[in-house]
Amino acid sequence: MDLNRNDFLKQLLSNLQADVTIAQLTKVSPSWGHANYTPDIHRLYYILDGEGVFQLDDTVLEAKPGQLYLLPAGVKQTLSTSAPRTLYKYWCHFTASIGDLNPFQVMKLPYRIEVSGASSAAEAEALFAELVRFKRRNELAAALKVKSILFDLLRFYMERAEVTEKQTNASLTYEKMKTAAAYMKEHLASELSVEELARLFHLSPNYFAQQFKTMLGASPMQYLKRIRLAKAVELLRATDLSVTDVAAAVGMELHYFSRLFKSWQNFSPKEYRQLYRKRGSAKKDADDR
DNA sequence: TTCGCATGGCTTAAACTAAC
DNA sequence: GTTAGTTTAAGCCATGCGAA
Repeated sequence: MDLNRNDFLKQLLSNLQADVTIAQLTKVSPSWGHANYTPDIHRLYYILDGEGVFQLDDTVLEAKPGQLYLLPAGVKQTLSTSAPRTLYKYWCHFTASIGDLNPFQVMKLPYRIEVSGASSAAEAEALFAELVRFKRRNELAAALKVKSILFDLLRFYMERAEVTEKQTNASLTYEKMKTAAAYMKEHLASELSVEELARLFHLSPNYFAQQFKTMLGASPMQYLKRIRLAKAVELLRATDLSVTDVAAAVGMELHYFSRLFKSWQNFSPKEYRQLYRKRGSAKKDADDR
């Protein structure tokens, strides 16, 4: 019944909202630094040259070229550069949230990764260079590009870091939410209510619904509807069950299912199946030829 | 004519949000 | 966490359409 940890983190990440507030390439002055500073914004630093010392909570790190730092908001930081070899770095400030949550309070990521290998270094540098370039531009589309580069940088970081769940109060609550999500998947055909789910996890219905939405980006009933429709699509594609039986298999009344399906896909369940099969046989004909 | 399916209107119970 | 007001989802019924 337990949802795979990796799957759950992926689900959380799909609800990640993030945006860059500033991005630059800078050689800092010898006096640069912050002492016992707790920022309310996340930062990425990619060190190209120079040296420095970064302290995050109780962790002291020597900053050197080829290192990529993720400095999360809400963590006490003391940063300094080592004159005369002051830091030359790409950097950006960004916001990130999953509902009301700070994603770096849920995921445990190292504060630093070593960008080893020429191709990785080139990729990191190219991403930052693009980020700086597009951040300066005024076109509407540039804002989307900036966002996409930030996601790319986070992807780059995560691919090279070991990501685990952090055991915080927030994660204890989402342990419950993830179990609830798994329970819903297993009981699609049953009548499920928020009240019943909340009772299973010893929470009040409203509090449960709030927390569920924070963790998964959708209310319990929206989430249930989503997984029911996904299952229905699977059954329409893979089986010859009647639309009535498909509706029953995902715990819905036929007329409601039919209406909901059409508002979601713009096709009725029957039309959807016909189109899917038509497309499938057309592809097969093309392959045979 | 029957069956399977789709859709619209109305009602009500359940869920959500904001304020505390 | 709780409460109160608001919004939305879901159920019910009637009806229409196309295929067999």
